[in-house]
Amino acid sequence: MDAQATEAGARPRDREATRERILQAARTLFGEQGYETVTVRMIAAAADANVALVGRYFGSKAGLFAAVLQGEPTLSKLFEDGADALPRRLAEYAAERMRRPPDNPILRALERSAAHPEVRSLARERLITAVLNPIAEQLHGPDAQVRARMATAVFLGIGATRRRLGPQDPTPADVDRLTAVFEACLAG
Amino acid sequence: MDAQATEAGARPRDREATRERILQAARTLFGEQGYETVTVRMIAAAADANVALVGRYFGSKAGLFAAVLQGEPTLSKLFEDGADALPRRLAEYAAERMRRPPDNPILRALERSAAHPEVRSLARERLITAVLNPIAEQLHGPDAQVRARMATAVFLGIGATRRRLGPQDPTPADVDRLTAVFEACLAG
DNA sequence: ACGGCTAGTAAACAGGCGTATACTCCGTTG
DNA sequence: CAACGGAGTATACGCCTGTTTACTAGCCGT
Repeated sequence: MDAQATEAGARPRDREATRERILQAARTLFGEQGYETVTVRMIAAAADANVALVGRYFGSKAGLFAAVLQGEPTLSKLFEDGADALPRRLAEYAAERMRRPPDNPILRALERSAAHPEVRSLARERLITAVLNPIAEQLHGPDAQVRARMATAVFLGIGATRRRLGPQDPTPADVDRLTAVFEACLAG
Repeated sequence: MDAQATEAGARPRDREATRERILQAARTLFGEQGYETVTVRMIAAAADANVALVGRYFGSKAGLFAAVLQGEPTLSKLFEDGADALPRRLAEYAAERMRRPPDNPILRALERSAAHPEVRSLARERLITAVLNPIAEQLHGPDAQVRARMATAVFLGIGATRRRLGPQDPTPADVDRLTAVFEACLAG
């Protein structure tokens, strides 16, 4: 009945592998449920590891969250093909976010506001570097920051709505609408 | 040092007045900080009342939250002047939400996702009846629900962004942009 | 084969939470 | 004037949180 007994045999001792299991479990759970809701005990159970190891390997719950954020890739694929079709690419991504949570937990975690100030600043910084700034860099003309911010708002809002009202399958017309929305956001 | 000593003299015993103080304190705190972050002890302290009275008058923390939601007016002013200028009115309201939180705590509370399932459903229902449906009712043509949902998403996103990145003074150009955004959302 | 390093464990800690209970004290009424 | 009902109080309960401590036990170099 102990932590290791869920799998048949005992696991070999492997600091790095255990650390990785915890990190992966945290990735999934934080992404699904946000920072506050998830407890370190839930993470430890999902990782099939002991609670104390979370503290040992990541210092604290917030440290673990930071490690999760740091390990996540950015959305760079959305931005590497130039600014012309950017609204369309954003719209396609956003449409996918109407249907289901991101595979990439970064946005899942960032979607949920973290009340803890420490985590709030982490999430804030990550939102800026991973979403806001990449969009702003694609823009020309004045107010690039403001326009990027509005597009970011739509991103956050789509996720927030899906979480509150449930997923929704976007039609092709919805993608067109979203494209127009992002064009309106980003228009100089 | 007891609860009543913060004001100079003793307060007359008044069930209704105390209930109202608690309700008002909850309104403010829930609006500012969301459901989970606020504790019943914080509310009781702000209302200058005893913790147990929260339970006595509202049954539970969730019951108090429900009472707060129920007492809040809807956004009906936004919708009573017909659908023509609806995008513009929504844009002006959203622009105000870029600058500062709503005076009306209903959206402030709804902006924050409540992890507690009980409160989640309360917030969900309120979002539908107070925002989504009034918008949908103004729309003609197919997909009214979907289009209203997209506008709702922008609403939520604006608030989420302000909370994460701080307030921002919208320029007239921003209001125009937001108008275009809502037009794109609501376009049949 | 056997210490020693260390991954992993179990348990407890301190504190906060929502809630419930037993009580005091005041205003009103018979 | 005495007694009763109820507003308000103080406190404890049980639970759960993140974190830490003391311990066990397996791997590895010698």
